[in-house]
Order: sequence, then structure tokens, then C-alpha cells
Amino acid sequence: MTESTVTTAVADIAAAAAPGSKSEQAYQAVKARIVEGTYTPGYRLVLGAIAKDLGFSVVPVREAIRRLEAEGLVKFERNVGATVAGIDPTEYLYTMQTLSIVEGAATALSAPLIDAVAIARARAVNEEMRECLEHFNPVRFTQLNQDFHSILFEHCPNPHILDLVHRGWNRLASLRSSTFRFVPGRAHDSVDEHEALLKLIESGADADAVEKAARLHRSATLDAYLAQAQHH
Amino acid sequence: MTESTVTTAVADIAAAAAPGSKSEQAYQAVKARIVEGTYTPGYRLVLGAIAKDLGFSVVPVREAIRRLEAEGLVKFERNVGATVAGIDPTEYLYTMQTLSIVEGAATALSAPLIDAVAIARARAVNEEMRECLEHFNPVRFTQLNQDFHSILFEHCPNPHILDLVHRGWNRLASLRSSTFRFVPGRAHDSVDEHEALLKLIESGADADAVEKAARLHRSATLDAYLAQAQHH
DNA sequence: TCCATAGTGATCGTATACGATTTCGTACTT
DNA sequence: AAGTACGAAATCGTATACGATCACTATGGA
Repeated sequence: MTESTVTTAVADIAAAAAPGSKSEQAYQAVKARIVEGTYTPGYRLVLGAIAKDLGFSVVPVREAIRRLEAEGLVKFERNVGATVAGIDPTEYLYTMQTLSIVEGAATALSAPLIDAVAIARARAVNEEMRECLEHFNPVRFTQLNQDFHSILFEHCPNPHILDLVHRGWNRLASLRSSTFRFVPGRAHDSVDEHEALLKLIESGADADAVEKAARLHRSATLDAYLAQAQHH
Repeated sequence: MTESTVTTAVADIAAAAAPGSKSEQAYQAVKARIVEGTYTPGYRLVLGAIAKDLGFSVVPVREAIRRLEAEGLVKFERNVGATVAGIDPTEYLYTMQTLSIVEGAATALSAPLIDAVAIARARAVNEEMRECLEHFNPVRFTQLNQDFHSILFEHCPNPHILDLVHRGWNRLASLRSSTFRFVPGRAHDSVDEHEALLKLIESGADADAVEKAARLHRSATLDAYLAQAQHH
């Protein structure tokens, strides 16, 4: 349930064509296979092959690929074709930095709109994450982490910013099951920072403080990854 | 010269298909007509008509429209068609707020990379803006304003953030010759703030200060507009 | 007079078809 | 043996064609 909630929420603002559209179906299908890992980074996306596989013509598939390109999930080269976008460490860095900025802003903007029940829900999710630490279930932990942050930024009144946050999370999702996702010591700190962030919002701290905290929380994850990468 | 410089710089990261592509030509053509004002907001973009006009088939035109949709310049409804995106005051507000955030970040990130010659160039542009104030040439003023800020954020090392800034400016460009663009008293203050921003960067201020200043500069424009709107 | 409904025109969505470009393999030359 | 040039297969880009969907209008009945 929590999974589908977030997955559904992470949808484009205006680009959400009617579900009946084959373009849309193709888009969903290909995207699913990318984040799920069926199409690994570097995988060559051949229009004809995908079209035959889905039972469509190439035209809707083509459109779907272009949409995925705009989101940065696939790279495209004229007269050559599309490939699943790389897990390039540099890309990861850029994506995380961008997300730290837009998510920080989104969280700050939605903070005043978060009521007590939402806070409680977030806290419950965070507690579940704490439990996850002991049973060591990275997949579930990642999912809960997304849920947690969704609760915090989803009330952001500016749809553009919200869309940017969704895109950032989308790209991160496509890196699933890659080496990036989990940095050993980081998870524990992360849970603590979540609680601190909740307290900050509860106390009605000003937007600037919330933004800074949210941004720092993500930057810390990035820094932890960089520190780890240095060792290898 | 300055005009073409910026216009060229404002291009998508990955979506830049080869210039020979008809999709690309159609994209450029339609976009040009939108920002230039030939297609006013609300104008109905009929695929067949545009295709006939450009001498292409509808397929590349369709793709171009979808790209413009992703950038928010046109709205699209399935089985109905595309229209030039509105000058909705709310949209303007959202766009400006988003831009204030990403442009602030971009400016802060590129600040350390701006050398003395770039500063000088920016200052020259700003002086030209000051002259413009007296001759009252809004079109040129707007262009110079874009040039000025381009110099400041174009060195941003994170291409994603840079792309977001470009998209924001693009959307603003499509509002040209609409009532938004010019708020009477604002222009003068704007020039002064530009100079202050330059001094801040020159002095090697930390990223946080630069970001805050750049963001505030844009927010101030937004606030000025809102204050004016209140009166009408 | 107003509302419901069927018909018509316009436009979009998708399939199929063909020309253009690239890439890879093979044969030939040095 | 290595490099180059040629050719064929694969794939993309675009045109054309047709079916599907929607908006609008006119006509009939309440």
C-alpha cells in the first residue's frame, strides 16, 4: 500500500496522458522495466523490439522513449538509438545535489501545511525504519525513506517545485540495486536526522531553518557516499 | 551579439536533437513563434495546420509539441489538442518562485568560478541597463537583464540545475509582451541590486550569502508584481 | 422556450510503409 | 598482418493512411 501510494504520487504534472493511451502504456511499461532492473543501465532500447514486445506500433513507443529522455532516464542519440541512462557517479552527484536544493525548498514550503496527523504518520514511518535497521532490509528501508520524505514535501503548494522533486526521486529510483544506494554507517544517522527534522517542523521553525535542515540531510547522504567512494 | 549568445545558451541538455532533424526544426519554429508572440497564450496549436505551414508531416510536429509540453510552454489534452500555455497569474507566481530557488542555487554554485573579466562584463551590462532606464526601452532592458544573470549562473558546474534555470527563463520569455513583464518602480531597484550582487561575489562571500542574495533579488521582483496586482 | 439527442466535421492517435543514416562484417590491398 | 574500402543488415526518421474520439450544431420533443 505504502509502495503504490508513493509510486502513484510520483507522476508528471502535465505529461500524464490518459491511461488508455498506448503512449502512456508504453511509457509506464518501459519505465517500470528500468526502475525494476530488467533493463540495466547501458541497455540498448530498440524501438522495433519494444514495440513488438508490447504489441504496439513503434510510434507510441517512440514517444514514450522521448518522454523518458526528457526525464533523464534514458540517453538518446539521433539515428543511433536510446540506451538506459548510466549510473555514472558524476550523474549521481549532480542528481543528489539538485534534489537537495529542490527538496529542501519543497519541504520548507510545505512545512506550515503539515498538520499533527501527518507528523504522526511520518514519525511512525521513521520508527519502522529504525526497526529495519536491525533486520537489515535495504529494499524496505529505501521504500520507507521515500515514504517519509513524501509526507514532508507532498503538501508543497508550488506544483513546479513538487514536480522537480518527483523527477529527482525518479532518477534515484532508477539507480536501485546499484552500488550507490546504501552507505553502511549512514542509515542510522539518517533516522536520527529524520526525527530532528520532525521536531523542527513541529516547533513551527521558520522556513529558512527547515530548508537548511532538509537540504543538509540530503547533502549528508551525498557526502557519506563520496567519503566511501574515496576509500575504494 | 549578446542576444544570440543567451538565446543559444538557453537550450536543453539532452533534448537537443541534431539540427537537421525535422522534429528539431519544428520545435524551434513553434517555440520561436510562441516567445515572439505570433502564437498568443490560449492559441490553439493544430498539428495538421502547423505541419502544412512548415511543409512537414504531422509526426515531427507532434513530437515538437510534446517537447514544448514537457517544458510547460503549451498545455495538452488528449484527443483535444494543444494550446499555448496561459499567462495565468498563478503560473507566473509558481514559475518565479521556482526560478528564485534554482537560480539562487545556480548563482551560488557558479560564484567561485566567476573571474574578474566576467564580473567586468556583467558590470558593463548592468551599466547599459542603467542607461536603458532613462530612454525607457523595456524590450532591451529585459534582454540585458537576461544577459546579466546568464553571466552569473552560466558557470554552474551542475548541468541539471543549469537546465532548470534555462527552463525557467524560457517560460518567462513566453510571457513577453504580457502585462507581467514590467513593474514600474522595480527596474531601478533591480539595477542597484545587481551591483550589490556583483560586489558580494567579488568579495568572495560564502555560497550561502550569494544564494540568499540572488534568491531575494528575484523574490523582490515577484513581490513588486504582487503588490501592483493588488492595486488592480 | 428549453433541453435532449443524433448527426457531422474536425482533430487526434496509431498503424503501416519507405527512404535515410549508421554500424558492423568482409574482402581486398599494401 | 594490419589497415582501408566497400557492402549489407539493422535501425531510425518521416510520410501517408485510416480508425477513434471529441466538439459543435441542428433537429425533434417536452
